[in-house]
Amino acid sequence: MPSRRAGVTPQSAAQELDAYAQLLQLVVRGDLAPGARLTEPAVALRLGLSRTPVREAMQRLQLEGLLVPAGGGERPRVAVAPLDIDEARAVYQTTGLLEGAGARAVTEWTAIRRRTLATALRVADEEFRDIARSKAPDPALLFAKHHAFHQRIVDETATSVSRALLHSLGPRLARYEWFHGPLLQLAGLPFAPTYDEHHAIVIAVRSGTADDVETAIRTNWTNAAERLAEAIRRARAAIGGG
Amino acid sequence: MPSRRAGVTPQSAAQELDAYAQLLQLVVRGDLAPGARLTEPAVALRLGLSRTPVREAMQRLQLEGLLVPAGGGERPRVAVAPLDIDEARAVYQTTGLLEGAGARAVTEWTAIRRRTLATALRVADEEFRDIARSKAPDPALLFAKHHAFHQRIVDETATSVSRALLHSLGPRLARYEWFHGPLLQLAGLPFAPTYDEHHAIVIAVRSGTADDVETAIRTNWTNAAERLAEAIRRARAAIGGG
DNA sequence: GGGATCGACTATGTATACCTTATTCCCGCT
DNA sequence: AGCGGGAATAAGGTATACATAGTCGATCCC
Repeated sequence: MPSRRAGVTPQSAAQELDAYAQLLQLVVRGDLAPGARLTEPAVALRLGLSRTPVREAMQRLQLEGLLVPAGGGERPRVAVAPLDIDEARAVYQTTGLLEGAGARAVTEWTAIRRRTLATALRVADEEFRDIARSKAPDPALLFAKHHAFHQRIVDETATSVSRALLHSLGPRLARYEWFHGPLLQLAGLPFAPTYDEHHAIVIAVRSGTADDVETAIRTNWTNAAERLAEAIRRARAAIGGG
Repeated sequence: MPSRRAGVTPQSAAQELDAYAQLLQLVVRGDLAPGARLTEPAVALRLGLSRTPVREAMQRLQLEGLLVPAGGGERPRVAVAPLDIDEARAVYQTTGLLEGAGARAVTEWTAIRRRTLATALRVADEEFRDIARSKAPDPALLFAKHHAFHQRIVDETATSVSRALLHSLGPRLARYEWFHGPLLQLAGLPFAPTYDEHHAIVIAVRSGTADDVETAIRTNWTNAAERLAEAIRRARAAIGGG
C-alpha cells in the first residue's frame, strides 16, 4: 500500500517527479539497462506507486520509443529499447530536419529580432562551452546547457506542430545525448567542432539566408550523430570491442 | 457497471474499437465539435467504458494534439482542439517534410525496386482516382485511398524514427484530411491537381534524383494545404462567412 | 443590488480489487 | 527420457473505490 510517498524514497531519491518523469530518467540515464524487461507491478513497486500512474507512464514511453514490445509472445510485454547507432543517426537527423525547417522562419523577422536571438544563442553556447571546458564537467549540466541552446531555437521558431513532434522525439534524443558528452571525453575527442557549428548557427541566424540557417542547423545535428558514432567506435575499441 | 460491452452499443455503433480508436473517430469525424469540453466521466459514459481506458485514451489524444488544455483554471481541463487553417498548413507541411526526407532513400535502391514501388503507387493513385471520380464518393473511402497512397511511401522509405513521428502526427492530419475531399467538392474545386502531383511523385520515385523525389512529395503536401485553405475560403463565402 | 464567502458537487489523481488469459513449470504418461 | 497436458502463477486490462481539490452556485452581508 504505497500511500502518498510513504517515506520510502525508493532508491533513486526522486525529488517530486511523477511516474513518467521518474521512469524517463531511469531509462535515459541507463539505470534500466537496454533490453531489460519491465512489468507494471515491478515498476510500480520500484517507484513506490500503484500500477495506475505507472501504466500510463509506460504507455507514453512506449509511444515515444523508449520502451518497446518484447518477446514474440501474444501477451503484451515491454522492454527498455535497445541502443542503436543507426537509430541515433535517425534521431539526430530528424531533429535537425525539424529544427532546421522551423528556423528558416527567422529570415522573415526584423533584423533586430534576429540579432536578439543570435545573441541569446551566443550566450547559451558560451555557457555550454564553460561547462564543457571545465575540469570534470557534470554530465547533467553539460547535457542541460547543450539542450538549452537548441531548445531556444525551437522555442522561438518552431510551429506548434513541429514543437510537438520534437517534444515527442525529445526522450529518444535525450537518451543518446545523455552519454554523448561523457563518451566524447572518454574517447579523447574534442568539443571544438560543436563550438564551431554552433557559431555557424549563430552567424546564420543573425544574417544568413533561410538556406544558411537550415543548413547550419542540419549540419550540426548530422555531424553530431557522426561524432557520437565515432566516439562509440573508439570507446569500444579502447575497452575491447563488445 | 459497464461490464464488458454490456449490450449497450453507445450510439455510435463502435464495432470493436478500443477507447482510443473510438474517441479518435469521434474527434476526427467532428462528432465531437472543436472546442467542446470533455470530462472523463462523460466520455466514459458515452463509450460505455470505465474511466481507466478512457483516461488513457484522452491522455494520448492530448499528446497528439487532438485534445488541448482548456479554460484558464488550475484544474486540468480538456477540450477538443480547435480547427485552424494555420495549424493545418503546419501539419501538411511537416508531413511533407518527413515523408519527403525519408523518400530520398529510394535513390539508393536498385532500379527494379524503384520501379516496383512506383508501380504500386501508380495503382494506389488509380484506386484513389476511381473513388474520387465516382458519382457520390464515400468520404471514408476517399480518405482511405488517399491515405493508402502516402502510407505506402512511408512504409517503404521511412526510418523507424520518422515513422513514429508521422504516426503521432497522423491523427491531426487525419482530422483535416477527413473533410478535405468533401470540402473540395462542396467548393467545386477539381481533384486534378492532386492526380498530377501524385503522378509527379510516381515518376520521381521511378527514376528521379533524391531532390526530385523530395520536391515532388513536399510540393504535393504544400499544395494540398493551400487547396484545403482555398476550399475553406470558398465554402465560407458560399455559406455566408462564419 | 452587488459582491464575497461558504458549502455542495464534481472531476481528477491514485489505489485497489477483480477477471481473464498467457506462460510456465511440474507431473504423469508413453 | 521425452513429450504432452494441466494446474498454478503472474501480468495485463478494466472496473471501482477513495481522497483531494477546484468550481459553481446560492445565500448572506454590506
